[in-house]
Amino acid sequence: MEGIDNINSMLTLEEGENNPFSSFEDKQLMMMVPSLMFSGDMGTSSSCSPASFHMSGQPENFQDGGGEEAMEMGGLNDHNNKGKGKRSSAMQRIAFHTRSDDDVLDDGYRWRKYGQKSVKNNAHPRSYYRCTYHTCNVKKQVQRLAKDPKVVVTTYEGVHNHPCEKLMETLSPLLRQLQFLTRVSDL
DNA sequence: CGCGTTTGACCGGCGC
DNA sequence: GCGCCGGTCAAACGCG
Repeated sequence: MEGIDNINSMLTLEEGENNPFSSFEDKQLMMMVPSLMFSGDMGTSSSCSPASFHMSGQPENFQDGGGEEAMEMGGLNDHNNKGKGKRSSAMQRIAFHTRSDDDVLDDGYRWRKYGQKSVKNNAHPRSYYRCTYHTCNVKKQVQRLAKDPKVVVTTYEGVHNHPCEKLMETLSPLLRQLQFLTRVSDL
C-alpha cells in the first residue's frame, strides 16, 4: 500500500462553484478544517462535523492524483487498518487537498517536524509533523501529488484536545455568520 | 539557551 | 529469511 491509507475523511478544497470555501484564502481554510477535529466545545457538534460539507468521490481518487475532488465519510474501517496495526480504531484521519506554493500552511496550531521521507513514485518528500502541545498527540503528514505538484495533500491524524486562540479569533465571526444563516434558513 | 529542523539510523509490517 | 517501504527516533545543527 502506498500513499495515504485508512483515511476517514477526504476533503478537496479547490476553487470552483461547488466549493463552499472558494471565497476564502488558503490560510483561512487551513485554520478552519483542523478546528472541525477539535474535541472541545465545538468539534463534536453536528453542525461543525466534517460530514456537513458537501463533497463526493472516493479516497482512491487522490492517492494517484487522478481525482480532483474526493471525500470519504465511511467512518472507521477496522479491517482496512492493515498499515502498522498500531493505529487505534478511534484514530480520526482526515486528508484534504489545497492548491498552494507553500508546503506548510498556517492552520493555527503549532507543529514540530519530526521526520521527512522520500515517497515512492513521487519526486517530492513527505513531511511528518506533531502538535507541540504537551498532551496533544495529533500528527499530520504533508506531501505533494506526484502528478500535480501544485496540490498539497495534508493528512491530519487524531483530534486536538486543546483550543487554539489564533484559530478561534478567525473562526468566531465566521461561526456567528453561519449560525445566523442557519437560523434564517430555518424560518 | 530554547525551540524547531534536518537527516541518517532504526524498527516493524508486508510481500515474495 | 530477506528486502522494501512507511513511520519514528534522536543527535546534530541552525536560528532568533
